[in-house]
Order: sequence, then C-alpha cells, then structure tokens
Amino acid sequence: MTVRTRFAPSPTGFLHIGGARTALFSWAYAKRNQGQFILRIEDTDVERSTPEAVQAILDGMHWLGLSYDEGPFYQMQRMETYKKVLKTMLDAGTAYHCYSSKEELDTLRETQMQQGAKPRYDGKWRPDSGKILPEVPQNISPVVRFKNPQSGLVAWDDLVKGRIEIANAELDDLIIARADGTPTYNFCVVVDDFEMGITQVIRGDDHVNNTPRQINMLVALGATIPQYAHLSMILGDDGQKLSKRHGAVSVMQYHEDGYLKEAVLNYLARLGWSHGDAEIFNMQQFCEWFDLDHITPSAAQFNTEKLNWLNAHYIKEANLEVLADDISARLQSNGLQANIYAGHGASNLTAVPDLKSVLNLYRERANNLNQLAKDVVYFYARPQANIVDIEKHITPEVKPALQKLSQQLAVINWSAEAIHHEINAIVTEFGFKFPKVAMPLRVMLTGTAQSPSIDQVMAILGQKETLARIESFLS
RNA sequence: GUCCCCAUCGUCUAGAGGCCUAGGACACCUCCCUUUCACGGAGGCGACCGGGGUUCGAAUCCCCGUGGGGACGCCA
Repeated sequence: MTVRTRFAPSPTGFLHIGGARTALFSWAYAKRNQGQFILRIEDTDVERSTPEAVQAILDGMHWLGLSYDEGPFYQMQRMETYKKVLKTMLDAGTAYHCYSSKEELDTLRETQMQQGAKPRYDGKWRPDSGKILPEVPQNISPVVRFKNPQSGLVAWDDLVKGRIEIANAELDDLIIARADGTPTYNFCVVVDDFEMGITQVIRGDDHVNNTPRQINMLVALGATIPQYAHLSMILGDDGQKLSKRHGAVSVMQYHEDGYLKEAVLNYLARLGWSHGDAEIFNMQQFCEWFDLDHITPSAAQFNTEKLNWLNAHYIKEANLEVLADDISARLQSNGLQANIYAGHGASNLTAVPDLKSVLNLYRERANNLNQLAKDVVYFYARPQANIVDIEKHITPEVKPALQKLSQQLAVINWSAEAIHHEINAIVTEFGFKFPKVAMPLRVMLTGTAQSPSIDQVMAILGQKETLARIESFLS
C-alpha cells in the first residue's frame, strides 16, 4: 500500500515552529516511502479561520520547500461529503440528534467538575434500546452526536509513543455536527483521513486524546484505521510552552530574522529525531534517513544557539549567487541598498567590488544574514558616524607610517600578497608590531575594529578606493 | 478533579539487558592558530529523577513514588 500522509493545519494563525516540524516529518515520511503528502486546510471554524492565515501557512511551507502532492483541500468546500456521511450515520444509528442546549451542557459540566468528575455528556438523548427519550422540544435545532461504544477498550500502537489504551467508559458522545448543521473537527478529520486514504497520521500529541474517538468513528464507518504517530511538543527557548502571547512566532519570522531555510530545516529535523551522531545533513539526506522509530516521545526545548550554529554553517556553504540575492533583498528592504553606492566621497561606482566577492570574504564570520548584510554595508559605505575610537588607533605615532604606506601602496601591483608584503615592510621599518598598523587600517577602511584580514579587505576594495579612504583620514 | 503521555549533561540527543569508565552536538572553559573579531584545531567541565523489584548483570524490563506536560468545547 502506498504511503499517504497529510498536514492538516487550521488557518487561525501563521505556521509556527511546531506546525512546521509536523509538516516536515509528514513530508519526509511520504518522501522516504515514495508516497504522497497531502495538504488539507481545516477551516470549519468559520469564526477564527481567515484567508490571511491560509496564505501565511502556504507561504511558510513554500519557503521551507515542503511541497505537497495533493491539495490544498479546504474542508469548507467538502460540506456535501460530510453531510452525506452524517446522514449515513444517522440512518445507521451510529449517530443521533441531541437537543440539549449549550446552557444545559454548561451547567452539567460545571456540576461534574465540582464533584471532581470528568466532565462529559450525560447521554440524555442517546437512543439506547428500551430507553424512552424525552419529548423533542419545539424550535430547537439539534446537534448530532456520535454514539460512542460504552464499554471495551480502544487501543492503538502509536508509532512514537507505543501502545496506548483508553477505556470507552472514559469517552462520551461527542458532537459531530453543530446546530447549524456544520460538521465539527473530529468528524471532518475522520471522514477526510478515510476518504483521502491516509495511511499514517503524523500530528501533535495534543491529539492523543482525540484518537480513540476518531478510531471509534472510523470503525463505525467501516474504514481501515490508519497508523498514528504523535509528536511531542516543542517548548520555547526558556522551557516554557509556546503560545501566541509567549514566544510563538511564524517560521517566516526566522527568514526575516536572518536565518537560511536550510538551517531552520536541519534544526527542526534534529529536534525530536536523530540519526546516530548525525548533526548536519541536507533534506535529501534527511528524506533517505527519516523514520518514525527514532522520534523522541518527550518534549523538546528550542535552542536558538544551536540554530545559530547551523545557520553559520549553511551561510558558509551557500551558493554565492543565491546568497548575494538574499543579501541584496535584505539591503533593499532595509533601505540600505543605497548606502552601498553612496559610499565614500571618492568612491566610483564602477570601481566598487561586486557583492559576491565581498560576501565570500565576510560570510566566514557570520551566523546571521542580517548581520552579514550590516557588515556589507559597513564595508561599502563606511559610515563615519559608526567609526569608534578613531584617535585610539590613528595615533600621532603611527600616522607617519600610514602616510608612507599609502605612498607605497599607490605604486604596487594590487594583490593581497603584495599588500601584505608592503605592510610588513612598513612595520619593520618603523619597528612596530603588525596590529599597530593593521588596526588603524581596519578602522579607516571598514569603519569597525573587526574585519576579515586587512590585506584581503584591501585587495577586494580595490586600489583606488583603498587609497581614497586612507587619504581622507590622513589629510 | 478524571484520563492520557513524558522523564539521560544547562540544551538537543545516542542508547533495544553485558559493547557504558554512558557516546555525539550546541553552549561554556582552557590552550593552539592569528593581524582585530570570527572561523578552524586540540583538550576540559558536565547527565541516567527517587525508591523498590526481576536478573549473574539494569540507563535499558516491571511496580510505586516524585516532577513535568497534555486532554477533558456546538475550537482545531
């Protein structure tokens, strides 16, 4: 049987890190088994579902490259199907109408809670054989409830948590269609997973408690039961639960915050899953390795430091062309693009080194794309305002050496080696240590005291621009 | 409250009864490299929640505690 997995988010917000991992695992499992991955939007909660959220989810998946083979299917567009199944169940007696009002149910729940009991439906309208039902009230549209078995055990072998058993006595008759006729979550999931031929349901473990109900319904429909894999949750960096008001952010936020998707993907893959000692691997490798046997059943805490480490790795590995495009976009959206060309007064546009070679030099030290973009801006524009401790570096003592160096640099063949040689000559001549000359150069040329090797910086900056920048400080 | 789930370094994890003196990675510390900051390299610190069993032998299996989490909606 071909493997068919699905990701079924409800469009009530963006795609957060937990959802992204669930999607990633479902996707990888399908890929690993040459199966299909299906995207299904669970939008039956009309109140909270929004088209913006749908788009946000689609955007997130697109950024991460989690492509689906079928879908997106929208549950709101499948009403006819649900109604049909609903009618079948009503006719078969596996579902029934319930006229209890919300208020009635609320008080019932309250009383039960107070008595320390598990809140549950009391079965008032459940049509058991030999039971006389209350008279049907007028002007009340009923909800539909599933007639859950009252005895026995529901059990399944969870692919990550192992065998789970729950007594039917713990379950009550859940509402599968609202008073207005729209079906509810647990029912739609069952119908869809069945009709879409889902073979493995990979989802968050907040659904463990829904599983026995869903299995019962599947059984009532004569469906084959899929396998279930319940993933534990992802905790925030501080070990706290992620929620809207605490730490939960869109995966797209990681893009904005300067992370490469490769880093996010690799990080997420290792969060709750492992393959021996493997830490760094691409998605192709992941899809070959991925299995459900090596998923941790316990919750995992998000660790930004490790994400940063992976990000640094992938920035170094990135295709230069792609990296340059990304950085360009960041500069543009931050209004920094202009700075590159504004440059220093003496700059000449055609002499400006191309972004790729600058990035190639600077990316070695970066673990974040936004930071890298900033470094690049400094390199090109060298904003005077940001130069720190200028007097500390360009002391009266070194100034003559710098002047002499400037003259020498003007007449050499421009290369990192030649520049390095020239600096060494000056250093020796004046009896300085290398940093004594290198540091002021660094500050003059890049505006900061931290930069790649100064000779390499000069080499790509170009002779003309280098000399111009030095001159502007010495005159 | 009831039911369900979980428990190895600070964090992510390896671990399927002897391969464990518990391995790797991030972080941290030290040293090396060095032209600053990084990168890189070499070391170091650091964990089986507690108690009972089972067994010749338990991180691993069982039970009981403890701690954490989840679920109990006409939300998904």
